[in-house]
Amino acid sequence: MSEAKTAKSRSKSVDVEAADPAVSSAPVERPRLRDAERTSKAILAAATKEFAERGYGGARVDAIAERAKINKRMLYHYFGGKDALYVAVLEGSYVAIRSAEARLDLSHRSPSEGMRELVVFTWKYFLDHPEFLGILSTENMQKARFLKRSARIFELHSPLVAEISGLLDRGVVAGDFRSGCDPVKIYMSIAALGSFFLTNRWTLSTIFQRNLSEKSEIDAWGEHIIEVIFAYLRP
Amino acid sequence: MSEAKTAKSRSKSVDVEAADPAVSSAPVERPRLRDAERTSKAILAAATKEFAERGYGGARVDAIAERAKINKRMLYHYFGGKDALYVAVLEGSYVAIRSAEARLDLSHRSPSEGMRELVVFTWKYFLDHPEFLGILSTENMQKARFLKRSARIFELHSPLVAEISGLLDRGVVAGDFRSGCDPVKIYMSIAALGSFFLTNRWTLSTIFQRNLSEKSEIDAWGEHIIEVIFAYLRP
DNA sequence: CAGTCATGTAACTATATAGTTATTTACGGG
DNA sequence: CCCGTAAATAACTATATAGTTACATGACTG
Repeated sequence: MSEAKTAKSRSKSVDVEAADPAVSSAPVERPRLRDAERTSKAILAAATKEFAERGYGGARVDAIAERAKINKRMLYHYFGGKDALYVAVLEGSYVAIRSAEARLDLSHRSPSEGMRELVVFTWKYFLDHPEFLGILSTENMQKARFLKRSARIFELHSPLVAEISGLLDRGVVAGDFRSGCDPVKIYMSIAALGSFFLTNRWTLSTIFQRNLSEKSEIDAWGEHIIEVIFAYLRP
Repeated sequence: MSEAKTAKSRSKSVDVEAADPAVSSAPVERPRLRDAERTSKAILAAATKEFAERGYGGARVDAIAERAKINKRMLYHYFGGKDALYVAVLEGSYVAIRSAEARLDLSHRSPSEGMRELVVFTWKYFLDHPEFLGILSTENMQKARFLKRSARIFELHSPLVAEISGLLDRGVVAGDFRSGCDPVKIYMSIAALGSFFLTNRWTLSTIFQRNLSEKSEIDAWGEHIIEVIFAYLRP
């Protein structure tokens, strides 16, 4: 009923407007009303934030639609539903960090420089992409039940392990690193030190009464990670 | 509600049980039907699990009531609401770990032994109390907004820092540790390595195709933490 | 230049969810 | 032994929330 009214009044106003542009404007790059890519990207970005901040269960579909400034129906149109959207966010997050990492090219540096580069990159990436850590956090809270669905996740990570492995081998030959280190353990240690500080800094700041979000504290912790990793690798 | 059936069978079984202790035992700890302490403890335990597993936003009050096998009304009676219950869970979690820690008495050991003891304790505590890490995770996702409300949290932690500080000083004097280490950084490193492995093992297992929940992997990581910390402390 | 379909909107539905109200029941002091 | 009260229950309410339906429209293609 109310729709009939709306429809009518709308088609009327359109008739009126139809005359307008013909008179007033040229075909300039007006922001396109209908843009599938823009819309779906906006949804994904908004969903990433919402899921990272509130977790899977705490995230609200309506809140995502509002953040993206799109109609909720579009979210279902492009992604199917909350679950599928979450999976898209999850995969997108891993693809993003692994792509950035792949641009590092550690093999053209000395082992020590390469390792430092990897640590610094990881630390900076975590720092600049808080939503990545948030997504990991909520995904792990659910024991990775959604990540397991994703087939192409493993192949995304083998290059990383190979890269670190090469770095370690070269470091042993050069006498910079001790032998027998597990590349996965090394990566996990780097990630652990970086991730824990950033994700837990809110409770840590409270319990130790020390503002860990200050730049000086953040910089100091970045240095600390390097020291710890190099101490561990020292022959 | 579907609980009607349960309730009926419950009051029956309690009637039966009520006779039992009278015959068998002194007027001690028979399972009282109306037991404020038991009920509120059951609620707190159930809430801890629910919040740890699903996060603050994902936790459901009805689910907590069901887990605790109590009527939802009791939850409001004892705790006031979801928020207040969550705060109780949060405080309880910190009190529990700090109390256990306080029983360590590190000062009667050699610095190296004391440090090893602290690392092993922390690792084991995290391992045995997964809900603690879950609570921290969801609390940090909310930037510690509830923890900040808790006044008595800081004083709970200063003894820990003092204890580590003493350990480090003695270690420097004994020539076991290098000087200039920050006790808070040391503790955070221990916690980081332990916490990250356990909370993130689900996604890590998936991306590295390696079952990190296996005992051998868990034990190996425990050893790894010790190695990393001692490498860092080495003069 | 008309028809078609991807893009978009508003309003709706069924269920879930936090919190309440009205009421009953067991415990223990007098 | 009985009565006031704390402990417990069931049934309810208002709102939030995931997901849908019905319809509109702009842009592109044949």
